[in-house]
Amino acid sequence: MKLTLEDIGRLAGVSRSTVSRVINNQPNVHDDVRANVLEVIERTGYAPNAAARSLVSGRSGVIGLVIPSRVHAIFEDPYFSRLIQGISAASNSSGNMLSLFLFQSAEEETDLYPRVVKAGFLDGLIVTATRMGDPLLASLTGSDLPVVIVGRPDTGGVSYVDVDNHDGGVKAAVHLYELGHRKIGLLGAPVSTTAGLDRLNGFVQGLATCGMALDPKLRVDGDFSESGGYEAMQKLAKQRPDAVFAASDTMAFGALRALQEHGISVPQDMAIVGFDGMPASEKSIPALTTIRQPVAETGTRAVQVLNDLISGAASAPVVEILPVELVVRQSTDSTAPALGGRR
Amino acid sequence: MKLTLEDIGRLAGVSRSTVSRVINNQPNVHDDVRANVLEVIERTGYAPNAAARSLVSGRSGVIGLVIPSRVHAIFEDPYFSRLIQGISAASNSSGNMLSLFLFQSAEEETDLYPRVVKAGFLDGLIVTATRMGDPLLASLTGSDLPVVIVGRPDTGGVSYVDVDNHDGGVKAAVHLYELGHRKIGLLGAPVSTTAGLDRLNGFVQGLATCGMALDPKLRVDGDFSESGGYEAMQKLAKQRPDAVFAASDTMAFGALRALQEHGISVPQDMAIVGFDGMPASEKSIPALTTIRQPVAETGTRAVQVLNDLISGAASAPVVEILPVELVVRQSTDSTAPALGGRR
DNA sequence: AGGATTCCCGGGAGCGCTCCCAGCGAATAT
DNA sequence: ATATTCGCTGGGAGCGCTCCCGGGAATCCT
Repeated sequence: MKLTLEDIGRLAGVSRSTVSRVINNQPNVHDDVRANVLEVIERTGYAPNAAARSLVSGRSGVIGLVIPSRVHAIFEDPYFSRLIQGISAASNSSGNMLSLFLFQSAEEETDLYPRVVKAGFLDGLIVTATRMGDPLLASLTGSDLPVVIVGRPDTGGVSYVDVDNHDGGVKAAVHLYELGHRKIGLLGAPVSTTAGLDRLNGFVQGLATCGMALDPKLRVDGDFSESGGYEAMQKLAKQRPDAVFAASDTMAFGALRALQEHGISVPQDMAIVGFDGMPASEKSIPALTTIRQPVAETGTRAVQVLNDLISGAASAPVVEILPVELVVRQSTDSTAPALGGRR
Repeated sequence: MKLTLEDIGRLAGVSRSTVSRVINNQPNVHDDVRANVLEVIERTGYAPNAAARSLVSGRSGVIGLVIPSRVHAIFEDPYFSRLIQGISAASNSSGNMLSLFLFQSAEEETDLYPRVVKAGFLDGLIVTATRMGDPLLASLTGSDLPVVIVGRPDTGGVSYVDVDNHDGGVKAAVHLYELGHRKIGLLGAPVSTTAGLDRLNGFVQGLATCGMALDPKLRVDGDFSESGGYEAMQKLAKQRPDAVFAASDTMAFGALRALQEHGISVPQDMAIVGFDGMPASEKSIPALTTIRQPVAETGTRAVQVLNDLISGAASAPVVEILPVELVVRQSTDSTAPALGGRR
């Protein structure tokens, strides 16, 4: 019961070629004939064979999404959920299929290139969460496969889509300064990630434009996790800053937990700004002021850029930086009723 | 710079066919020749073209994972993260590629069948989180594509892998009974899901074996979410049960929050058993007694069953039920120091 | 009116692979 | 000694599709 172009042609009284033209929406087919062929296709439920099509066209209609090994602990991070949803939605609507590559080990990772890429299985690749000096990235950029990185990579020459982490840092610093805070601390993200680095640099620059500098004693770095934020704030709290920029919402939640245990009220005793704009940030107590990044849109844009690269509409390194937005909530609103701190 | 079998053959001084035999590990190739061919392949970095291979063999080496539209709100549920990881790991190690289908709308869903399945793009399909009476499921079982459902579907004749939700309900009931509780309530999962139904039925049966019945007034259903658990417990708390089985950890967390607000201590005033065994369940305060289900293993088994179905090693409806396990922690340990309740 | 153009349509070629069969030399059986 | 088998190898056929080219009919031009 496997239908081919030839079968459809026979049923419609035309040739293989004409059916092909109809399917691919090509011109030079008489309207009556086109309608008839379409009717037969509809009636028989015919769908062209993907392998045959891909063999001759050189296109598979599949894009890959790579999430490297080390991310597994973080995989429950809502960030990835939203990112995957954005990417999935965009590839669905652009007629692509999405192949997911989660790697448990470095071997699986080095396996990717020959088994998948060289086999011509993919039209393009989106890579997330690259480390600094990621070897996968190097092997990928050497090939002629279109690749888009989500997040700024530490090497040039490759296309990427990122949010404006630097500007987010600036915005956080300026916001805290404008609220009157002068002893402003940083609960940093790992500087082994470009996101962590950019947020740090932006924050420092933001302070600088306000005529301030970041006191090294007021900076403790975490690892993006809730417990990392908790532990970092344990140390930071001793210095008693009157405001802190936590470079991720999740770390901010950990920080809030630590502050609660210390009996330090937010925002009365200390103002907190997070980064991410996670849904949970508006439900925390107090609701978290944060730098919202458009995660799903980042995924969407990555797919669009990749499609441009594949179709040849764009070439070589395309860079796209999406804006972030300051969302002010209770955690930096000192006029708010005292909801924070001990409950 | 695209290499073909013929190229490799020329370089190795043999024919296309011999190279093919070497690549596919077939017999009847002289050892010297085999070694030589292998050397050429290694040196040139040749990888056989996936499309051509799939065209003639009828196999794509790709399995699909479908997550229907309605799940999006729940997608951040750690359950799906762990499931996806299990499925991904198993398909990686079985030499398959994984294609992810997240649907935002019903249209995308109905689109799946023609565009992907009939195109022969997939060797098999894993479907999660089916609803009762899911139309997708019906259209899929009608085809000859191997399909495995994760979670018990409401129709027969289809292969599935599930955890023993029923036994989990029994274990929860018996555990609470054995601790001496006699006014035992249920914070149920939606009975529009087979998981919710099975947990309910198991719970009722577990009580029955202890000579008890579930008082309808002591049963309130939630929707798997934290806030659903919170609201359900608001109602349930008025009846003052001395023990409650929450049919998911997430709901149990919501319930704990509600109880905390009411000043009801866990486990002193009320014992709580959850269901899932999420990582967060050991970090909650108090640590949650729960029915642990092997989520990643469920995914792994689904892939294995699917591969058996694809290879023909198994046929038609294969059913696999994985055991669950009671994990006792503070939330049902009345001898524990009073950590629960108001902090 | 006759030739050039345009619009449709059909069939050959070939994408890179696997499968099948024929051939060939060497080893074994009769 | 010839007949039979077996291990190994090469090449033809064909998977279902797209692309290209050529032919026939309808339309256009001067």
